[in-house]
Amino acid sequence: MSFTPPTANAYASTCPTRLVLDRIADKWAVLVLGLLGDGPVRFNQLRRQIEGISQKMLSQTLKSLERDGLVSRKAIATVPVTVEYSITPLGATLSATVDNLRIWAETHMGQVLLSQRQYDATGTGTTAM
Amino acid sequence: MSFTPPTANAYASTCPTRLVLDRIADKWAVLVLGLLGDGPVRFNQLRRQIEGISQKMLSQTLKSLERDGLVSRKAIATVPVTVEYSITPLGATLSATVDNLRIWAETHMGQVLLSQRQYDATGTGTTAM
DNA sequence: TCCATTTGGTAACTAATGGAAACCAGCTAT
DNA sequence: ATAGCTGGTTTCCATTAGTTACCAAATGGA
Repeated sequence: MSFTPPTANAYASTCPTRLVLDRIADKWAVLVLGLLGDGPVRFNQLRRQIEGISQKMLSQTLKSLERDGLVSRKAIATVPVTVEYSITPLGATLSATVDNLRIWAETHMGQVLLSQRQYDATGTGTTAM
Repeated sequence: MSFTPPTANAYASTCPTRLVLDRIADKWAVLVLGLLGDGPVRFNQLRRQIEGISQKMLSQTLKSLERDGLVSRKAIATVPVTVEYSITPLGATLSATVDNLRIWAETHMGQVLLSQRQYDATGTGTTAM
């Protein structure tokens, strides 16, 4: 089942890996997957939790993730139509990695901001000197 | 030194983490960091290895990564000016995570493509059925 | 000598994307 | 009746990504 193509190489422009990487290396996808890792979530629930995301981007991100087989969509015929998004087994294999990315950002945010301030002031970072 | 801000939360739109995440969750940044992890590399060396990247995007990505303190730039006054890029200690802490992202894409590319084909044909993925 | 090629970029221009807001349908509560 | 919830789509504009051409300085070959 899980065939590992011998030629998969993200550095080759013709390799489809490039397209996949472009999808998953995405701010909104990382945030969405981070929330879905805890269990099924509804559309507007995601919208409220991911501050600043527009309906368009959320809808677009979820649709892409569904197409890629990372997220599954389930419409429930309740009073107002409820749509529930959950992570698929394939998506779960990616979950830990994107969580690490988000956690890295949260953890090292301060250091990055500091470096940016130094760069903007002197044109030199911490290590280059 | 390495203060971990108690309020760092990528889901808050006002948190700078969002900006940091947007930078590191980037196709080109992932590929650049992947190569720099093996040791210092020159500009055109990167350009040749990362097929399909333009000078502009490479230059822009490297500049951002340098500003963020993840990459250091060293210009050597050789015959034609050689510029060597290497990963910083801070960048090294991110390296493993972005490598995992790239490796995930390479490993699961086949499954993602399969899912895309199914979605495009039936509107349904592997798991939703 | 003169043109091609190397180095590492920048500037101009166009194609694609991101984000704000409006709009949609169906139903409910006031 | 009108404002609100559900989950979206559409439209528009600003920003960004990407392509191409060009730059300076030097070297190697014809």
